[in-house]
Amino acid sequence: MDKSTLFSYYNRNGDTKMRIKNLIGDRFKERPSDCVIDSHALMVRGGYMKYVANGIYSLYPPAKRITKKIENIIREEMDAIDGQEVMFPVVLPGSLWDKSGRYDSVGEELLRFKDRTGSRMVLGMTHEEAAVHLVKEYANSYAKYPFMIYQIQTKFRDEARPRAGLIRVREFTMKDAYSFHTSQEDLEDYYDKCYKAYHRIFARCGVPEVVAVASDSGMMGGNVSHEYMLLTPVGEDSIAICKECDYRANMEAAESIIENEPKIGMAELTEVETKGATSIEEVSAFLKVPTDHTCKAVVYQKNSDDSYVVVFIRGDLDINEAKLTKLIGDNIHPAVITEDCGLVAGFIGPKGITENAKVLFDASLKGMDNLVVGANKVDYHMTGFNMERDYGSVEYVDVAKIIEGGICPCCGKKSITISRGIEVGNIFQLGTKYSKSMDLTYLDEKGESQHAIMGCYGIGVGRLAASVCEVRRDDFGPIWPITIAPWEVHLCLLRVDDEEAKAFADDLYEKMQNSGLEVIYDDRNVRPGAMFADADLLGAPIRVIVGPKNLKENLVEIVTRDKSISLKVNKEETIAKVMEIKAQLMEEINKNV
RNA sequence: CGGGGUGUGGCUCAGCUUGGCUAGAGCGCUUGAUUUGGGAUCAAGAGGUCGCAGGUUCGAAUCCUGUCACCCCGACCA
Repeated sequence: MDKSTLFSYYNRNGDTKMRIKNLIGDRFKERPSDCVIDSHALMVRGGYMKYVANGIYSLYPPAKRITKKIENIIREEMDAIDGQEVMFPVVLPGSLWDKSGRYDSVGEELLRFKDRTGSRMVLGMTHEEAAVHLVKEYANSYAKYPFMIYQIQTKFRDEARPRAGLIRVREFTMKDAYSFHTSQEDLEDYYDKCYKAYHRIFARCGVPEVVAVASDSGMMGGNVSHEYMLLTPVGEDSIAICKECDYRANMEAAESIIENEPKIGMAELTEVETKGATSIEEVSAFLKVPTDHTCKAVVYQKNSDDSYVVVFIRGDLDINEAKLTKLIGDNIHPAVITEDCGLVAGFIGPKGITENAKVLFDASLKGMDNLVVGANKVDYHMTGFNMERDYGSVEYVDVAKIIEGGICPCCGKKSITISRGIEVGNIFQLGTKYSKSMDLTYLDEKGESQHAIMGCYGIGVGRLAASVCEVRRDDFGPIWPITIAPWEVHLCLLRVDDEEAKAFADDLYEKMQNSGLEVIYDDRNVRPGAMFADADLLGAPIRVIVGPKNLKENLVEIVTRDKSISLKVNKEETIAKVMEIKAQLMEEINKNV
């Protein structure tokens, strides 16, 4: 079997018979008012999904067919790296989550409830606990390692704010995989295999541009993780990408390298009145000093005890709160500055600051001279501030947000660009976090007990489908890659009242199906405009148009949804030509795999 | 959880400020006719406790109070 046959074999959606007049779901012209991003609007207008409750949707057949195809691509690639498909429960006992400590440590995202006997239950939002539980007895000997298990199943996360249709929901289908190893090296080997398999998956789904970026490894530290990002302006994550080298990182994790301007000369520390000027913009405008020669204070409070944390940073930069949180080791929120806390809002500076607050200095202030800083006194700032001379030596920390045009931590060039992206997958080296907390051990060659080393790997199926729609569409509808399109061919019969045309189209429909093509057939008595509008919304990559006008000259029209191919062929050659175009579309996708 | 906004047929909305006939339009849906190569036209229909609950009033979609739901920005996000 050649590769294109393989695709079609694995991706067949069973019965391919479908007339559009029987297709469940309405398509309509007007954009629903609560759809903010275009892909969401198109998927609602195209009859792909229906809102049920906040962050919860039902899928109509076209969307179900797409996700089924994506799932099958994922299955093939997971199986190809020796994964074994399993199934965990959606509802899990709270006691299982006690073992990992996450019943208490995870926030309200984890939906907890009680069953009729009063037992604590949770809806699975991720399945590390279930995975360890499943293999705990089996994986008792080094000889059984390594192995990987995965499932494709519903997850529920009680997100604070679902948005953007299927991009961010509470209930969703996810592929989650868990690998088990006896050494860090073996985990890393496997992680690399998975890293590559993910790229193949996204390429096969028609979005080879998905990039892997280094991500924040969280409070555990040291562990490697990557997020797979589809770059689009509507994405929720910001990503720092180097134009010169391979460096790519989530903004949350990106190190900010600062190369301070050459010294502009020492100046005397002077107190100046800056009446009413509290923001950096106001102060720098008032004193006619560029913002990067000022020092601003950003104040937070720890969530645990509301104690104050003051971060000093160069005036033109912003704080990366993810890095700050990690550094402090506690969650924080923007401070509410009260009268009696000793902080003078708008005029906070390093010199003479209250001892009630923990003070941090970002590396952007290192070696700076002649700075404008707050005087800790209402309506006053200081100029000519020198960090070393006027405050003393301090340990600088990295809590600044990396900026557009900033310095790449990898190659050192000023080549950082900031893009937005949707996280469609992630891979994570877990280490022994769960094997230790849940006591998953095996006996090694020497008969000694060891904790298994784990990795986990996720892909959001519905989010991927919606993301593909977001980047593969025009004003009229999605342009589905042929590997995941709900149907490969959209057959339009213009003028169902023309007997000759109808007979030909009916026959063509039958024969295309017998040739293994997935066809949706529109033989409704509607005007061509309505027919084409629906075809655009359903987004089948190949469209075959049968009508009396062309048929009089023995011609049938074939166009691709993306308009790259548009031709008329002799009616007897229709199927051969469609097969040829399909092979061509497959090849375009395969060449990126 | 904080700030802003919206709830009127399946969808998009008007009406609300300044209370007053039987609550409207377009799309969609049903029936019929005429049509048919990029969301047709005409005619006749079906479909609404104006989010919900109280209140003010002779009278409430409209004013007041409460409540619920949803949307946007932010916070949160193993």
